[in-house]
Amino acid sequence: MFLSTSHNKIDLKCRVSIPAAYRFFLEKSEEQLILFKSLQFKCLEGTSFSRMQRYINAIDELDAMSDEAFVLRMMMADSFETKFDASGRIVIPETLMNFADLSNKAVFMGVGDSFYIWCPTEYEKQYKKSQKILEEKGPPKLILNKKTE
Amino acid sequence: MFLSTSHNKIDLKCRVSIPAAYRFFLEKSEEQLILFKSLQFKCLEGTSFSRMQRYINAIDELDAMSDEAFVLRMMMADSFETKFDASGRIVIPETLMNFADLSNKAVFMGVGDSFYIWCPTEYEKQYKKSQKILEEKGPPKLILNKKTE
DNA sequence: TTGACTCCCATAAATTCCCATGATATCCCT
DNA sequence: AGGGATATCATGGGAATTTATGGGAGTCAA
Repeated sequence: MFLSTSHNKIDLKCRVSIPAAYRFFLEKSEEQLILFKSLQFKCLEGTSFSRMQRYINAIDELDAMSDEAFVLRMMMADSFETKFDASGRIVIPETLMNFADLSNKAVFMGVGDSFYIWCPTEYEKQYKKSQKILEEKGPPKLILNKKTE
Repeated sequence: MFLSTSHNKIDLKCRVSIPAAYRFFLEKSEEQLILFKSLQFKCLEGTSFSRMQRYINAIDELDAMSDEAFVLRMMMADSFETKFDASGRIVIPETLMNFADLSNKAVFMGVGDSFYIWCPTEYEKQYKKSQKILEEKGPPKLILNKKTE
């Protein structure tokens, strides 16, 4: 799965190294990498082809005329299938660069089944927000009521 | 299970020996070790891969926009999958070193399903705190055989 | 021919692997 | 039960490999 956070550089050709650990995860599961605009945040989301397919299937289960279906289809349209070069880099398409306000630095944030790509300032903002929530509300109940194995 | 406490050294490359007993437990259950920032204390938490996977699955069951999901995703992002070297050491990532204020000594504290890694001064502080609570409130009541479920 | 994209090679820094050692614990034999 | 031999653990350091990154040559299309 995708875990950990790392800060990588984006060069003039819009190339970034995908963290090696993410690459291994994709290679091991023989998956293509899909990049798309996050529906919740001002960042990009990367995930495996098969997980993306699940999103697509989910659309079919919605009312075809609904707003949700409309939004999801738009999301699909802005999705890109990407390939690594020999040294494990991908090229971020221009529309996605603009959407996430990326320029020369990218923060990769692994969240399990997918990962996010942030511009550093936006990432900082989100990180601080999570710290604040943690301070005010305490750890999620889920964590405290751990089920033992 | 992770039990007992031990004090180990962190070298200049941020390597620490994982107590042999902890290692055996992980090897026996063929588990990868995951390290992450504790949500409750200024320390690191180590746990098995499959346990971490349960948190990830739990996220999908929450409202994706909720504060809980948000905090849990940040926890993922602050988690690292680690490997032992030939002599049973792991490398503590820099962000985690900083978070727990670690430098050249680590206190390992087994707490069952997971273990904590403290910097010695913080550990002392928490230990004394627990002693004080024990003195004031007496031993906590434990119910070993819960009837529910 | 110009721009965009891909493939290829180069390199510094970070990370991993490998071997060595002292200290402690464990075994085993008498 | 003593005491030496043997294994295991925690630790140190250097060599070898990977990672992340930069830049250039080749390719294709308009």
